[in-house]
Amino acid sequence: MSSKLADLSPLARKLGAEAPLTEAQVAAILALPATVRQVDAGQDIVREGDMPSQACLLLDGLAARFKIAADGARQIHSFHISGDIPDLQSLQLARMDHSVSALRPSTLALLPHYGLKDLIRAHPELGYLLWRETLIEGSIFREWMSNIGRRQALERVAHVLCELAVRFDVLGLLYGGVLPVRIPQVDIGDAQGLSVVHVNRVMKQLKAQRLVRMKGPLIQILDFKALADVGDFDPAYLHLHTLPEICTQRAA
Amino acid sequence: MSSKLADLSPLARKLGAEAPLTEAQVAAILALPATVRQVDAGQDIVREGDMPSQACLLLDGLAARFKIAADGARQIHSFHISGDIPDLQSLQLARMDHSVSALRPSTLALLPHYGLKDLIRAHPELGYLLWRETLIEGSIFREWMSNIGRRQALERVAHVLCELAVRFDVLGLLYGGVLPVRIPQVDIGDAQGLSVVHVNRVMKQLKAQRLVRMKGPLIQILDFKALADVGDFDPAYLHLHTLPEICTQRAA
DNA sequence: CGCCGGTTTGAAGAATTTCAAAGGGAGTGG
DNA sequence: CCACTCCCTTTGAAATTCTTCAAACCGGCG
Repeated sequence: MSSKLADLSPLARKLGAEAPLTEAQVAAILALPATVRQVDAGQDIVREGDMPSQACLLLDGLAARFKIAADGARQIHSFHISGDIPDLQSLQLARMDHSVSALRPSTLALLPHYGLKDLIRAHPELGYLLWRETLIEGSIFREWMSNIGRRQALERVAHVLCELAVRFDVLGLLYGGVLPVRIPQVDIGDAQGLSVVHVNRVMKQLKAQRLVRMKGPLIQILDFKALADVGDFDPAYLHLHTLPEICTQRAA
Repeated sequence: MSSKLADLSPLARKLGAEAPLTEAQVAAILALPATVRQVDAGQDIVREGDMPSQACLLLDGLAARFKIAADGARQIHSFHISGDIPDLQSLQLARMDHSVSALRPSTLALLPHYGLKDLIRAHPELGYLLWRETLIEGSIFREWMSNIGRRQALERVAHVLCELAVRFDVLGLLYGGVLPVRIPQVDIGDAQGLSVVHVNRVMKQLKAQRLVRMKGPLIQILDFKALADVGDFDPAYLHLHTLPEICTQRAA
């Protein structure tokens, strides 16, 4: 399923977060050639080894980048939500060194490379901003490395929940601390180098400590500050211009 | 100790690895304003929280990016050798989200941001190439995440040794499989989320299997292919244009 | 109603850490 | 040139965290 009517405003919003874009810049972004596509949960978007001629902007849903190790274990490198371009690097690195797939049903805008290249040529400043986004991703990778390599399971899970909460809050999608998309515990495990079983036990602890609870299939963060404390979470690595509400408020 | 006579050719070499640079581009790189500085082993180069006005190009030695977790544990995010600019991101992200320090005595060229910015403005193509380098770094971060999160200690250590061997070989600094710089086991551990003790036990195994041995204080790789096999190492993530010798030859 | 994906639980086992201490070896200073 | 010292490496034993295996449970949906 695909169409030509893609609303690329999530991208414009993201690039304009640091400093307002000019009207011409916004117009140029919104006019990018794009194709909308729906994908199911579990469906691959790009695979390791592919040489894509387009990048995918996530409009809605949840996607992840990941790699499968020799023994079949999956390592998720990052979660992606509205406004993210998980495979933007394909613009420069021809061959994909990892895969991207949808963790939940998602909506994508496929952006042909030529359109992005033209955009950058015409508006070098936007090229800078795209570069900047990839640098922030790099910062998140590093933080995850610290998480996985040097923190205990409880801290890791708390940390990643904090990150997701902040990122959703930036988009204005966090109401009452509820992460607005279902995130299976296997995926949290694959992201933090843990088994599902252990993620589950850790979630149990976080629930017992009244830091989080389930709201149907969704996770609700009850006490962000305490959770951030447990998870050694400091949002500096997200390089946000202004911190969202949840970072500044007290327990719910 | 510092001077104005910096030989920036390692940077030109690196940026020209994918496709030859024009003479003008090379000249512009070599003419960048720069200050040379020597640092001792263990000395910090940039600290988390700093807002640098220059980036550091490593000319010689060994440096690492890292972060200290709440309990004091250090996670090394990457190793850096000649030609690398570990804090290039500071050009875009004002506040350092991690630290950089020298693991061994090293020589740096400090490159003021304004010089780099002028360079990019004058030669947008070089800006692209710098962006590309940061993307490759990101790829390495992801691979390390997979390593730390989903591989066992033996595999992790084998993997990181392979990576170092390849990267040194690309620079023409690998003779007979000997990594040309001393790398303390603590640092390998901090890089791969392991204790020194365990790194040591794992090295013992690798030595017993005749995959590596010590050449004085230096590590010598005896059988790259077998080591790569143990470490589930595939150099694709380094995005090299041409693979160095060690990737293609058989056991030493 | 019964299936299905995902969650939860228990028990046993494995990998790795921690603690504590001894053992090199490479470079320095006498 | 030798001895000393400072790092760094190496080793053993006990403790922990997390994984694996196996099975039960749960809630929503066709």
